[in-house]
Amino acid sequence: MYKEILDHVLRDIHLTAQEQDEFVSILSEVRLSKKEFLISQGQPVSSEYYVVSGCLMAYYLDEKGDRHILQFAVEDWWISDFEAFFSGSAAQLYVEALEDSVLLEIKKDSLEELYNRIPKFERFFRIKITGAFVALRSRVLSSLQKSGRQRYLEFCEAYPKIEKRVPKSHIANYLGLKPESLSRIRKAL
Amino acid sequence: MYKEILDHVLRDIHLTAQEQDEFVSILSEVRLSKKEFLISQGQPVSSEYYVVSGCLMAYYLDEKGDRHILQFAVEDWWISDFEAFFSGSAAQLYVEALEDSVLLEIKKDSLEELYNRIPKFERFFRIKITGAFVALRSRVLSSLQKSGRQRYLEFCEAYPKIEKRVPKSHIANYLGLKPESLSRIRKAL
DNA sequence: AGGCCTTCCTAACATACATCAAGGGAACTC
DNA sequence: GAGTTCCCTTGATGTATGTTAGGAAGGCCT
Repeated sequence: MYKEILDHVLRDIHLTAQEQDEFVSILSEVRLSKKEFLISQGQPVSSEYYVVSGCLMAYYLDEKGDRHILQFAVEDWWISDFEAFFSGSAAQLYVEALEDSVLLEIKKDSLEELYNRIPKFERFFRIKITGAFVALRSRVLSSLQKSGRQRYLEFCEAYPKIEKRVPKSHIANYLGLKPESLSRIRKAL
Repeated sequence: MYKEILDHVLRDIHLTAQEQDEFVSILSEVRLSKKEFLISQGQPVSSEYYVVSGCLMAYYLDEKGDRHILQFAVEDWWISDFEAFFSGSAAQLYVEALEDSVLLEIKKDSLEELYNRIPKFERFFRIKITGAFVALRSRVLSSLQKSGRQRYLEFCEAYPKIEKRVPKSHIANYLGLKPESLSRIRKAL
């Protein structure tokens, strides 16, 4: 159960066996069926989640009811409404399971305590945040300056697993395209 | 000289007079003339900068030599190549003065020491990072899902000062438009 | 003052993507 | 097993933005 997340953490920081136990002790398992919601707009967000298995998406619903997908998450990814999680505000996003999924939950309070007891984890999560920041920055660049075709090709290269698992219509949405346009782009290769 | 930045910090955290002195003591002044570079691609980035007066932009030059503006900064903003600053890698961006500018520099080492001596500053900079993260997230949404016209109107609303000070061609670039298109959009109001 | 360069605008034409409408096949449901 | 839904595709047409070309006003430098 905990092997995946420990490997994941150990890729960035070193932990003794005891520290590993302490980390694992603050995790709790969450199971979701396809179409279930992990987070809904307006709710408080007190946890972030590591994906052990399955697939989820985070999206925003605008005033017109249109959906805008911000993130997919598969095995070995983190997901939450990070803005709400960090700032303590209510969720602006929905996080919904695209497949039956198993997650590991870390509550904000436990995380703060963990930071105090094992400061290495501050470093770990700072690395994660920096990575997210960089990914967002490059997504801004590509969304502003590149064609749908280029964005799709980059997406396939960056997230080949996701491209195969998630409906094309969701990928089109993530890329800022209509499903018809993505279909035509794919047809023209 | 230090009044602006102290007001800026005190908006988010409370500091005693002594803590204020300690903070100010790690700052150093940097003056730039129009068209001078604060940061160039490939350089190490060991500082972040608070803008006391003037105006700057951060941009990326791609393989073709095309410029992609990521950020403007005027009075009371922070600027750097944050990715390089956080991760310790070489700069990927250029930061260039659009006007004669006065900045306050914080070196990374001094900042780490400051965190140790006055932990409140961790909170302050975490608030700043969260804000930057959120701003990037909403920029991804608007760049993927909104028309050039809408993006321009939102820009004018969010940054009225910048819209007046910076050449339209730079604003077009920031918005992912050609100058001709922005001109058309402005004409049609 | 003269010349140059920057900034902003205009116009004609080209293109990428959106929109609207429709249909077919695969997967799920009862 | 039939009906229903989801997902992908296709075609006709519309629109926003890119491309190319040029021109005019204002600021800056010598």
